[in-house]
Amino acid sequence: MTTTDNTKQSNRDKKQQQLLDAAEKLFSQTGYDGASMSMIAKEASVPKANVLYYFKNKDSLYEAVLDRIVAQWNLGLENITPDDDPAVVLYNYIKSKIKLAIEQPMQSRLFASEIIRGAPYLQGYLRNSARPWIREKSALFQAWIDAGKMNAIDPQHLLFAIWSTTQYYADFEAEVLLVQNKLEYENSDVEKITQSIAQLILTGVGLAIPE
Amino acid sequence: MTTTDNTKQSNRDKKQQQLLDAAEKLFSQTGYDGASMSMIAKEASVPKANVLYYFKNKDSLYEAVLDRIVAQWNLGLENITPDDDPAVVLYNYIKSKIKLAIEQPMQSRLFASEIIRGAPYLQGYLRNSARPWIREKSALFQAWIDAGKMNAIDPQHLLFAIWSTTQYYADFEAEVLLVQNKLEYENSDVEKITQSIAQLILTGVGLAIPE
DNA sequence: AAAGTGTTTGACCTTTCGGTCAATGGCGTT
DNA sequence: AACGCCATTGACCGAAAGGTCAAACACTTT
Repeated sequence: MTTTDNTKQSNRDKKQQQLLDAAEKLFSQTGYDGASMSMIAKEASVPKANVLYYFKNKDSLYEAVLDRIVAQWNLGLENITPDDDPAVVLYNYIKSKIKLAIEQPMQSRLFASEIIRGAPYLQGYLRNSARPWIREKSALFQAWIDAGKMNAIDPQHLLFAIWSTTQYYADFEAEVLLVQNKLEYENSDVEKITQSIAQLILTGVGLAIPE
Repeated sequence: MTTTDNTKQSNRDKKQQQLLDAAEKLFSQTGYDGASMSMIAKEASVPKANVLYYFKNKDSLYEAVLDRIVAQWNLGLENITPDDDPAVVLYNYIKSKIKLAIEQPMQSRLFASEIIRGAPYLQGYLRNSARPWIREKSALFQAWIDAGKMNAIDPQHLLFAIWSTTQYYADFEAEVLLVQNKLEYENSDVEKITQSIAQLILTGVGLAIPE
């Protein structure tokens, strides 16, 4: 088409992204029911009716926020084969998860709220994306175990353990910071957390922390 | 006092507990904002005005629910000394936490929702109860480490790891069950989860799973 | 029987919710 | 200048929210 069409399209996209930003922030702070359309509009500095022009109702806005998170949230561990070194792979995975949890806690918290509520909007994602992914990576872990590269453990529970320990620092940030009497995480915290978790998980399956 | 007074008091208490049961269920399902007073009243099979006779407003009802959870939720690890065997202590602790997560998931989920929202009602508890408890237990762990009874690790992160891995099966029950294509946990799951987590944590700090 | 005390409840209040709609505005095309 | 098309927005709607209140009720105590 013409250039004007493209500009219009990108303007529309840009505005939609801004609305999604505001919605993501508020949904993650107070949950689906706690965040009102007028609060979201206020956060985005537009009238409420304008939000409803871009998203036909609250449900579809919430769904769009979740869809964006899930799309960005590449589950990781791509292009890994049984020939790779499990210690290196798991260490890097844990490291990236911790980094994500501390730098993008809102996504993790919104995801958690949604699952706690019984995942009404994420059933499709869990069934069609997460489940096959988990099955695939479980097979990878099992191959490592069968090859004697790491100790036997249920691969699914190993994945759950990695997710839970890393996401904890996003979802329970308020608790962790309050207990440690801090206002926010420091760079040194990221390092310390990574080391502690990597030690537990890796040593836990008989691997040494790489390098 | 007289017997009638005690009966009245216990009637009042009993009714209050029933209302707290209903409130706990709904708050844990849909969060503070998602659960309405009329839904809670309906769940308890009483008119809404009756709920507000026992709890002066929604806030105080929510607070009472949290207070009851926190009171029941003994943090565990009581009466442990540096002379005890860390492997036995940690194993039993993990085992009891898993049991609790699977048998009483609502409490864990409500607690999690509250922390995700920034713990507006639990700041006092975290500051005055959880923090001293964590400091005390951290010292205990450190004593074990100093005595060469277990590998060096940051005791606080060890505690966070135990909490996160165990509570995950309550808070993310919907995800775990959906991924495993189950409707509910079975007895064998409790055993398997306990073994997997105990293996990671205990081996992770250089301990063997007891007996 | 009357008075007193705590409990129950329907009716009602204000505010806010999600959502609709018609009027207005901006802007390129003819 | 007139048209068409999407974007913007204030006014408005019914429903549901949290909360109040006074009348009725149950049950002792006198």
